[in-house]
Amino acid sequence: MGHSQAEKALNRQRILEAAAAQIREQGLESISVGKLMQSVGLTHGGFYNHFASRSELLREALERALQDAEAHARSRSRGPSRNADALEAYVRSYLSRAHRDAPASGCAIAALLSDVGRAAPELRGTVEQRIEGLIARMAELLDDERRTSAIVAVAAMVGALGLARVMTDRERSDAVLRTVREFIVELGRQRRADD
Amino acid sequence: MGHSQAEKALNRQRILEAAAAQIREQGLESISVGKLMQSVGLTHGGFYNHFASRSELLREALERALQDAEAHARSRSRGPSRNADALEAYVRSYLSRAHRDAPASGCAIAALLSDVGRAAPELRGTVEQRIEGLIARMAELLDDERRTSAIVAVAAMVGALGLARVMTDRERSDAVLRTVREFIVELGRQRRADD
DNA sequence: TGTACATCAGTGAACGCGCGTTCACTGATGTAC
DNA sequence: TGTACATCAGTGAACGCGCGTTCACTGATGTAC
Repeated sequence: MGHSQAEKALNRQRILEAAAAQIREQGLESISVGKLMQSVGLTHGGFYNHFASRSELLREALERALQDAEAHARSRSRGPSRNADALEAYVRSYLSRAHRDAPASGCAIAALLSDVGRAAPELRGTVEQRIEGLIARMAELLDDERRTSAIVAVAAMVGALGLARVMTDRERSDAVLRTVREFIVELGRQRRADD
Repeated sequence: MGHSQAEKALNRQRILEAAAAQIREQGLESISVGKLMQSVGLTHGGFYNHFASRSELLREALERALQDAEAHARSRSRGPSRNADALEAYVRSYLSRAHRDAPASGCAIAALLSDVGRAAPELRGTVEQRIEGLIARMAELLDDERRTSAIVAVAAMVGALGLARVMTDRERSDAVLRTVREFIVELGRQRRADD
Protein backbone atom coordinates (compact mmCIF):
# COMPACT_ATOMS: atom_id res chain seq x y z
CA MET A 1 0.00 0.00 0.00
CA GLY A 2 1.50 3.30 -1.06
CA HIS A 3 1.94 6.02 1.54
CA SER A 4 4.71 8.02 -0.04
CA GLN A 5 4.38 11.75 -0.53
CA ALA A 6 4.66 11.32 -4.29
CA GLU A 7 1.79 8.87 -4.27
CA LYS A 8 -0.30 11.20 -2.15
CA ALA A 9 0.17 14.01 -4.65
CA LEU A 10 -0.69 11.65 -7.47
CA ASN A 11 -3.84 10.45 -5.73
CA ARG A 12 -4.92 14.02 -5.15
CA GLN A 13 -4.62 14.69 -8.86
CA ARG A 14 -6.56 11.53 -9.69
CA ILE A 15 -9.37 12.54 -7.34
CA LEU A 16 -9.52 16.03 -8.83
CA GLU A 17 -9.43 14.74 -12.38
CA ALA A 18 -12.26 12.29 -11.74
CA ALA A 19 -14.31 14.99 -10.02
CA ALA A 20 -13.65 17.53 -12.78
CA ALA A 21 -14.91 15.08 -15.39
CA GLN A 22 -17.91 14.00 -13.34
CA ILE A 23 -19.18 17.49 -12.53
CA ARG A 24 -19.24 18.28 -16.25
CA GLU A 25 -21.05 15.06 -17.05
CA GLN A 26 -23.47 14.85 -14.11
CA GLY A 27 -23.42 18.25 -12.42
CA LEU A 28 -21.82 19.67 -9.27
CA GLU A 29 -24.33 18.04 -6.96
CA SER A 30 -23.75 14.57 -8.39
CA ILE A 31 -20.49 14.23 -6.50
CA SER A 32 -20.61 11.83 -3.55
CA VAL A 33 -17.40 11.62 -1.53
CA GLY A 34 -17.63 7.85 -1.07
CA LYS A 35 -18.32 7.02 -4.70
CA LEU A 36 -15.71 9.44 -5.96
CA MET A 37 -13.01 7.83 -3.80
CA GLN A 38 -14.17 4.39 -4.88
CA SER A 39 -13.89 5.44 -8.53
CA VAL A 40 -10.18 6.15 -8.08
CA GLY A 41 -9.63 2.95 -6.08
CA LEU A 42 -9.48 4.43 -2.58
CA THR A 43 -11.75 4.35 0.47
CA HIS A 44 -13.83 7.28 1.64
CA GLY A 45 -12.00 7.92 4.92
CA GLY A 46 -8.84 9.06 3.18
CA PHE A 47 -10.66 11.85 1.38
CA TYR A 48 -10.02 14.24 4.25
CA ASN A 49 -6.26 13.82 3.92
CA HIS A 50 -6.68 15.67 0.62
CA PHE A 51 -9.56 18.11 1.06
CA ALA A 52 -11.07 19.88 4.05
CA SER A 53 -14.62 19.17 2.92
CA ARG A 54 -16.80 18.19 -0.01
CA SER A 55 -17.49 21.81 -0.87
CA GLU A 56 -13.78 22.63 -0.99
CA LEU A 57 -13.33 19.75 -3.42
CA LEU A 58 -16.14 21.13 -5.56
CA ARG A 59 -14.42 24.48 -5.74
CA GLU A 60 -11.13 22.93 -6.79
CA ALA A 61 -12.75 20.49 -9.20
CA LEU A 62 -14.63 23.31 -10.89
CA GLU A 63 -11.43 25.29 -11.29
CA ARG A 64 -9.72 22.22 -12.70
CA ALA A 65 -12.58 21.57 -15.11
CA LEU A 66 -12.40 25.16 -16.34
CA GLN A 67 -8.64 24.92 -16.89
CA ASP A 68 -8.91 21.54 -18.63
CA ALA A 69 -11.46 22.83 -21.04
CA GLU A 70 -9.55 26.00 -21.78
CA ALA A 71 -6.31 24.14 -22.47
CA HIS A 72 -8.22 21.75 -24.67
CA ALA A 73 -9.79 24.59 -26.61
CA ARG A 74 -6.54 26.49 -26.99
CA SER A 75 -4.79 23.44 -28.41
CA ARG A 76 -7.45 23.08 -31.07
CA SER A 77 -7.25 26.65 -32.31
CA ARG A 78 -3.51 27.19 -32.02
CA GLY A 79 -2.37 25.68 -35.34
CA PRO A 80 -3.54 28.26 -37.89
CA SER A 81 -1.72 31.57 -37.83
CA ARG A 82 -4.36 33.61 -39.65
CA ASN A 83 -7.17 34.68 -37.34
CA ALA A 84 -9.81 33.70 -39.86
CA ASP A 85 -8.55 30.13 -39.94
CA ALA A 86 -8.07 29.98 -36.18
CA LEU A 87 -11.63 31.22 -35.67
CA GLU A 88 -13.00 28.59 -37.99
CA ALA A 89 -11.00 25.81 -36.33
CA TYR A 90 -12.08 26.94 -32.90
CA VAL A 91 -15.76 27.27 -33.68
CA ARG A 92 -15.84 24.01 -35.64
CA SER A 93 -14.39 22.24 -32.66
CA TYR A 94 -16.55 23.95 -30.03
CA LEU A 95 -19.76 23.38 -31.93
CA SER A 96 -18.94 19.84 -33.03
CA ARG A 97 -21.00 16.74 -32.39
CA ALA A 98 -17.94 15.32 -30.61
CA HIS A 99 -17.96 18.17 -28.09
CA ARG A 100 -21.72 17.93 -27.62
CA ASP A 101 -21.44 14.19 -26.93
CA ALA A 102 -18.46 14.36 -24.58
CA PRO A 103 -19.24 16.93 -21.90
CA ALA A 104 -16.89 15.26 -19.40
CA SER A 105 -13.85 16.55 -21.30
CA GLY A 106 -15.47 19.65 -22.78
CA CYS A 107 -16.20 23.25 -21.89
CA ALA A 108 -17.15 23.53 -18.23
CA ILE A 109 -18.91 26.85 -18.76
CA ALA A 110 -21.46 25.32 -21.08
CA ALA A 111 -21.71 22.09 -19.10
CA LEU A 112 -22.51 23.89 -15.86
CA LEU A 113 -24.04 27.18 -16.99
CA SER A 114 -27.39 27.02 -15.25
CA ASP A 115 -25.97 25.19 -12.22
CA VAL A 116 -23.34 27.85 -11.64
CA GLY A 117 -25.90 30.61 -12.15
CA ARG A 118 -27.47 29.42 -8.89
CA ALA A 119 -24.23 28.76 -7.02
CA ALA A 120 -22.51 30.79 -4.32
CA PRO A 121 -20.90 34.05 -5.51
CA GLU A 122 -17.46 32.53 -4.92
CA LEU A 123 -18.00 29.79 -7.51
CA ARG A 124 -19.69 32.23 -9.86
CA GLY A 125 -16.69 34.55 -9.69
CA THR A 126 -14.36 31.73 -10.69
CA VAL A 127 -16.47 30.91 -13.72
CA GLU A 128 -16.93 34.58 -14.54
CA GLN A 129 -13.19 34.97 -15.04
CA ARG A 130 -13.18 32.15 -17.57
CA ILE A 131 -16.15 33.65 -19.37
CA GLU A 132 -14.20 36.89 -19.64
CA GLY A 133 -11.27 34.87 -20.98
CA LEU A 134 -13.47 33.22 -23.56
CA ILE A 135 -14.85 36.59 -24.67
CA ALA A 136 -11.35 38.05 -24.87
CA ARG A 137 -10.15 35.14 -27.01
CA MET A 138 -13.16 35.44 -29.27
CA ALA A 139 -12.53 39.19 -29.61
CA GLU A 140 -9.01 38.42 -30.85
CA LEU A 141 -10.21 35.86 -33.33
CA LEU A 142 -12.85 38.29 -34.61
CA ASP A 143 -10.55 41.34 -34.60
CA ASP A 144 -13.25 42.90 -32.44
CA GLU A 145 -11.82 45.53 -30.11
CA ARG A 146 -15.23 46.69 -28.94
CA ARG A 147 -16.09 43.09 -28.02
CA THR A 148 -19.73 43.41 -29.00
CA SER A 149 -19.54 40.72 -31.68
CA ALA A 150 -17.41 38.62 -29.36
CA ILE A 151 -20.06 38.74 -26.64
CA VAL A 152 -22.78 37.76 -29.10
CA ALA A 153 -20.64 34.94 -30.48
CA VAL A 154 -19.84 33.54 -27.02
CA ALA A 155 -23.47 33.72 -25.90
CA ALA A 156 -24.58 31.98 -29.08
CA MET A 157 -21.90 29.28 -28.77
CA VAL A 158 -22.62 28.47 -25.15
CA GLY A 159 -26.36 28.61 -25.75
CA ALA A 160 -26.17 26.44 -28.86
CA LEU A 161 -24.15 23.74 -27.10
CA GLY A 162 -26.62 23.74 -24.23
CA LEU A 163 -29.64 23.54 -26.53
CA ALA A 164 -28.02 20.83 -28.65
CA ARG A 165 -27.44 18.74 -25.53
CA VAL A 166 -31.08 18.99 -24.52
CA MET A 167 -32.41 17.90 -27.90
CA THR A 168 -33.14 14.21 -28.28
CA ASP A 169 -33.68 14.49 -32.02
CA ARG A 170 -30.21 14.21 -33.51
CA GLU A 171 -31.06 16.04 -36.70
CA ARG A 172 -32.46 19.03 -34.90
CA SER A 173 -29.54 19.01 -32.50
CA ASP A 174 -27.03 18.83 -35.35
CA ALA A 175 -28.87 21.65 -37.11
CA VAL A 176 -28.49 23.96 -34.11
CA LEU A 177 -24.75 23.31 -33.97
CA ARG A 178 -24.32 23.76 -37.71
CA THR A 179 -26.39 26.91 -37.94
CA VAL A 180 -24.60 28.73 -35.14
CA ARG A 181 -21.22 27.50 -36.44
CA GLU A 182 -21.87 29.01 -39.84
CA PHE A 183 -23.19 32.20 -38.31
CA ILE A 184 -20.03 32.82 -36.30
CA VAL A 185 -17.68 32.02 -39.18
CA GLU A 186 -19.70 34.41 -41.34
CA LEU A 187 -19.55 37.01 -38.57
CA GLY A 188 -15.76 36.80 -38.74
CA ARG A 189 -15.80 37.28 -42.51
CA GLN A 190 -18.07 40.31 -42.28
CA ARG A 191 -15.98 41.92 -39.59
CA ARG A 192 -12.83 41.56 -41.65
CA ALA A 193 -14.55 42.77 -44.80
CA ASP A 194 -15.66 45.90 -42.92
CA ASP A 195 -12.08 46.82 -42.04
CA MET B 1 -59.24 20.88 8.12
CA GLY B 2 -60.18 20.85 4.48
CA HIS B 3 -60.76 17.52 2.78
CA SER B 4 -63.06 18.52 -0.03
CA GLN B 5 -62.32 17.60 -3.61
CA ALA B 6 -62.11 21.26 -4.53
CA GLU B 7 -59.54 21.83 -1.84
CA LYS B 8 -57.54 18.82 -2.97
CA ALA B 9 -57.37 20.15 -6.51
CA LEU B 10 -56.35 23.54 -5.18
CA ASN B 11 -53.61 22.06 -3.01
CA ARG B 12 -52.27 20.10 -5.97
CA GLN B 13 -51.98 23.33 -7.92
CA ARG B 14 -50.27 25.06 -5.02
CA ILE B 15 -47.73 22.23 -4.72
CA LEU B 16 -47.03 22.34 -8.46
CA GLU B 17 -46.75 26.11 -8.50
CA ALA B 18 -44.28 26.12 -5.62
CA ALA B 19 -42.25 23.34 -7.23
CA ALA B 20 -42.26 25.04 -10.64
CA ALA B 21 -40.89 28.22 -9.09
CA GLN B 22 -38.33 26.40 -6.96
CA ILE B 23 -36.84 24.28 -9.73
CA ARG B 24 -36.19 27.43 -11.74
CA GLU B 25 -34.60 29.17 -8.78
CA GLN B 26 -32.66 26.28 -7.22
CA GLY B 27 -32.61 23.48 -9.79
CA LEU B 28 -34.49 20.21 -10.22
CA GLU B 29 -32.50 18.41 -7.56
CA SER B 30 -33.20 21.06 -4.94
CA ILE B 31 -36.73 19.76 -4.43
CA SER B 32 -37.27 17.88 -1.16
CA VAL B 33 -40.73 16.41 -0.72
CA GLY B 34 -40.94 17.33 2.97
CA LYS B 35 -39.82 20.90 2.58
CA LEU B 36 -41.97 21.46 -0.48
CA MET B 37 -45.09 20.31 1.37
CA GLN B 38 -44.13 22.45 4.35
CA SER B 39 -43.78 25.47 2.07
CA VAL B 40 -47.43 25.16 1.04
CA GLY B 41 -48.57 24.53 4.62
CA LEU B 42 -49.09 20.76 4.45
CA THR B 43 -47.30 17.74 5.91
CA HIS B 44 -45.12 15.38 3.90
CA GLY B 45 -47.36 12.30 4.19
CA GLY B 46 -50.10 13.80 2.07
CA PHE B 47 -47.78 14.29 -0.87
CA TYR B 48 -48.59 10.83 -2.20
CA ASN B 49 -52.27 11.65 -2.45
CA HIS B 50 -51.22 14.00 -5.25
CA PHE B 51 -48.21 12.43 -6.95
CA ALA B 52 -46.96 8.87 -7.34
CA SER B 53 -43.37 9.82 -6.57
CA ARG B 54 -40.90 12.68 -6.35
CA SER B 55 -39.75 12.10 -9.92
CA GLU B 56 -43.31 12.27 -11.25
CA LEU B 57 -43.68 15.60 -9.47
CA LEU B 58 -40.47 16.83 -11.10
CA ARG B 59 -41.81 15.93 -14.51
CA GLU B 60 -45.06 17.79 -13.92
CA ALA B 61 -43.37 20.75 -12.26
CA LEU B 62 -41.00 21.10 -15.20
CA GLU B 63 -43.90 21.08 -17.63
CA ARG B 64 -45.68 23.65 -15.51
CA ALA B 65 -42.58 25.84 -15.35
CA LEU B 66 -42.23 25.70 -19.12
CA GLN B 67 -45.88 26.66 -19.63
CA ASP B 68 -45.71 29.45 -17.08
CA ALA B 69 -42.72 30.98 -18.74
CA GLU B 70 -44.18 30.69 -22.21
CA ALA B 71 -47.47 32.31 -21.21
CA HIS B 72 -45.52 35.04 -19.47
CA ALA B 73 -43.41 35.66 -22.55
CA ARG B 74 -46.37 35.62 -24.91
CA SER B 75 -48.19 38.20 -22.84
CA ARG B 76 -45.24 40.55 -23.05
CA SER B 77 -44.91 40.42 -26.82
CA ARG B 78 -48.58 40.31 -27.74
CA GLY B 79 -49.36 44.01 -27.67
CA PRO B 80 -47.59 45.35 -30.75
CA SER B 81 -49.06 44.29 -34.07
CA ARG B 82 -46.00 44.99 -36.21
CA ASN B 83 -43.45 42.17 -35.99
CA ALA B 84 -40.59 44.61 -35.59
CA ASP B 85 -42.19 46.11 -32.48
CA ALA B 86 -43.20 42.72 -31.11
CA LEU B 87 -39.64 41.45 -31.56
CA GLU B 88 -38.22 44.42 -29.76
CA ALA B 89 -40.70 44.09 -26.89
CA TYR B 90 -40.02 40.39 -26.58
CA VAL B 91 -36.24 40.64 -26.63
CA ARG B 92 -36.21 43.63 -24.28
CA SER B 93 -38.24 41.66 -21.83
CA TYR B 94 -36.31 38.39 -22.17
CA LEU B 95 -32.93 40.05 -21.86
CA SER B 96 -33.93 42.44 -19.09
CA ARG B 97 -32.31 42.78 -15.70
CA ALA B 98 -35.70 41.95 -14.20
CA HIS B 99 -35.77 38.57 -15.95
CA ARG B 100 -32.16 37.86 -15.03
CA ASP B 101 -32.88 38.60 -11.37
CA ALA B 102 -36.15 36.65 -11.12
CA PRO B 103 -35.50 33.15 -12.47
CA ALA B 104 -38.34 31.69 -10.38
CA SER B 105 -40.93 33.27 -12.66
CA GLY B 106 -38.84 33.36 -15.81
CA CYS B 107 -37.88 31.15 -18.75
CA ALA B 108 -37.44 27.55 -17.60
CA ILE B 109 -35.32 26.68 -20.61
CA ALA B 110 -32.61 29.14 -19.64
CA ALA B 111 -32.97 28.46 -15.92
CA LEU B 112 -32.46 24.71 -16.34
CA LEU B 113 -30.47 24.42 -19.56
CA SER B 114 -27.43 22.53 -18.34
CA ASP B 115 -29.44 20.52 -15.80
CA VAL B 116 -31.86 19.28 -18.42
CA GLY B 117 -29.00 18.49 -20.80
CA ARG B 118 -28.02 15.77 -18.34
CA ALA B 119 -31.55 14.59 -17.53
CA ALA B 120 -33.43 11.51 -18.72
CA PRO B 121 -34.53 11.61 -22.38
CA GLU B 122 -38.15 11.95 -21.27
CA LEU B 123 -37.51 15.27 -19.55
CA ARG B 124 -35.28 16.41 -22.39
CA GLY B 125 -38.03 15.71 -24.90
CA THR B 126 -40.45 17.87 -22.97
CA VAL B 127 -38.03 20.78 -22.96
CA GLU B 128 -37.10 20.16 -26.60
CA GLN B 129 -40.68 20.84 -27.65
CA ARG B 130 -40.61 24.21 -25.92
CA ILE B 131 -37.29 25.04 -27.51
CA GLU B 132 -38.84 24.31 -30.88
CA GLY B 133 -41.74 26.55 -29.90
CA LEU B 134 -39.37 29.33 -28.95
CA ILE B 135 -37.50 29.00 -32.26
CA ALA B 136 -40.79 29.01 -34.18
CA ARG B 137 -41.95 32.14 -32.39
CA MET B 138 -38.63 33.85 -33.05
CA ALA B 139 -38.83 32.85 -36.73
CA GLU B 140 -42.20 34.61 -36.94
CA LEU B 141 -40.92 37.74 -35.27
CA LEU B 142 -37.90 37.79 -37.59
CA ASP B 143 -39.87 36.88 -40.75
CA ASP B 144 -37.36 34.06 -41.08
CA GLU B 145 -38.84 31.08 -42.88
CA ARG B 146 -35.54 29.25 -43.08
CA ARG B 147 -35.19 29.61 -39.30
CA THR B 148 -31.42 30.07 -39.40
CA SER B 149 -31.51 33.55 -37.88
CA ALA B 150 -34.14 32.36 -35.41
CA ILE B 151 -31.88 29.54 -34.20
CA VAL B 152 -28.96 31.91 -33.77
CA ALA B 153 -31.16 34.42 -31.93
CA VAL B 154 -32.57 31.82 -29.54
CA ALA B 155 -29.13 30.34 -28.81
CA ALA B 156 -27.76 33.83 -28.14
CA MET B 157 -30.69 34.78 -25.91
CA VAL B 158 -30.59 31.65 -23.82
CA GLY B 159 -26.80 31.79 -23.61
CA ALA B 160 -26.76 35.47 -22.71
CA LEU B 161 -29.26 35.02 -19.89
CA GLY B 162 -27.23 32.11 -18.53
CA LEU B 163 -23.95 34.03 -18.73
CA ALA B 164 -25.52 37.13 -17.18
CA ARG B 165 -26.73 35.06 -14.24
CA VAL B 166 -23.27 33.68 -13.60
CA MET B 167 -21.59 37.08 -13.58
CA THR B 168 -21.16 38.69 -10.18
CA ASP B 169 -20.07 42.00 -11.68
CA ARG B 170 -23.31 43.84 -12.41
CA GLU B 171 -21.85 46.04 -15.12
CA ARG B 172 -20.43 43.14 -17.07
CA SER B 173 -23.65 41.22 -16.62
CA ASP B 174 -25.74 44.16 -17.81
CA ALA B 175 -23.40 44.58 -20.77
CA VAL B 176 -23.97 41.01 -21.91
CA LEU B 177 -27.74 41.48 -21.80
CA ARG B 178 -27.59 44.83 -23.58
CA THR B 179 -25.19 43.69 -26.29
CA VAL B 180 -27.19 40.62 -27.25
CA ARG B 181 -30.45 42.58 -27.04
CA GLU B 182 -29.18 45.13 -29.53
CA PHE B 183 -27.78 42.43 -31.77
CA ILE B 184 -31.13 40.64 -32.10
CA VAL B 185 -33.10 43.83 -32.69
CA GLU B 186 -30.57 44.77 -35.38
CA LEU B 187 -30.86 41.27 -36.85
CA GLY B 188 -34.59 41.86 -37.26
CA ARG B 189 -33.98 45.19 -39.00
CA GLN B 190 -31.47 43.65 -41.41
CA ARG B 191 -33.74 40.77 -42.24
CA ARG B 192 -36.60 43.11 -43.09
CA ALA B 193 -34.31 45.42 -45.06
CA ASP B 194 -33.20 42.42 -47.16
CA ASP B 195 -36.77 41.64 -48.24
C1' DT C 1 -84.62 17.68 4.71
C1' DG C 2 -82.35 14.36 7.94
C1' DT C 3 -79.60 10.37 9.10
C1' DA C 4 -76.19 6.67 8.59
C1' DC C 5 -72.18 5.36 6.41
C1' DA C 6 -68.34 5.00 3.06
C1' DT C 7 -64.73 7.73 1.25
C1' DC C 8 -60.54 9.86 1.28
C1' DA C 9 -57.36 14.30 2.10
C1' DG C 10 -54.38 15.23 5.39
C1' DT C 11 -51.44 13.79 9.72
C1' DG C 12 -47.30 12.29 11.83
C1' DA C 13 -44.57 8.25 13.41
C1' DA C 14 -41.68 4.92 11.44
C1' DC C 15 -38.80 2.53 7.85
C1' DG C 16 -34.40 1.80 5.37
C1' DC C 17 -30.89 4.20 2.94
C1' DG C 18 -27.07 7.02 1.45
C1' DC C 19 -24.78 10.85 2.75
C1' DG C 20 -20.63 13.84 4.81
C1' DT C 21 -17.68 13.57 8.38
C1' DT C 22 -14.88 11.61 12.41
C1' DC C 23 -11.67 8.63 14.44
C1' DA C 24 -8.82 4.75 16.23
C1' DC C 25 -6.00 1.92 13.86
C1' DT C 26 -2.34 -0.10 10.22
C1' DG C 27 1.93 -0.28 8.28
C1' DA C 28 4.95 1.67 4.79
C1' DT C 29 7.72 5.92 4.42
C1' DG C 30 11.20 8.94 5.51
C1' DT C 31 14.35 10.87 8.91
C1' DA C 32 17.74 11.29 12.80
C1' DC C 33 21.65 9.27 14.49
C1' DT D 1 25.03 1.70 5.39
C1' DG D 2 22.09 0.20 9.30
C1' DT D 3 18.84 0.87 13.04
C1' DA D 4 15.20 3.05 15.80
C1' DC D 5 11.45 5.94 15.67
C1' DA D 6 8.11 9.52 14.27
C1' DT D 7 5.09 10.56 10.60
C1' DC D 8 1.16 10.17 8.05
C1' DA D 9 -1.65 8.13 3.76
C1' DG D 10 -4.96 5.04 3.61
C1' DT D 11 -8.59 1.84 6.03
C1' DG D 12 -13.13 0.82 7.58
C1' DA D 13 -16.42 1.10 11.48
C1' DA D 14 -19.32 4.40 13.45
C1' DC D 15 -21.89 8.87 14.02
C1' DG D 16 -25.91 11.84 13.19
C1' DC D 17 -28.80 13.60 9.63
C1' DG D 18 -32.06 14.33 5.94
C1' DC D 19 -34.13 11.95 2.52
C1' DG D 20 -38.24 9.39 -0.13
C1' DT D 21 -41.70 6.47 0.94
C1' DT D 22 -45.21 3.70 3.77
C1' DC D 23 -48.93 3.25 6.78
C1' DA D 24 -52.38 3.28 10.58
C1' DC D 25 -55.10 6.75 11.98
C1' DT D 26 -58.42 11.20 12.05
C1' DG D 27 -62.33 13.50 10.94
C1' DA D 28 -64.61 16.33 7.47
C1' DT D 29 -66.86 15.40 3.03
C1' DG D 30 -70.15 13.65 0.12
C1' DT D 31 -73.56 10.12 -0.95
C1' DA D 32 -77.43 6.71 -0.47
C1' DC D 33 -81.68 6.27 1.40
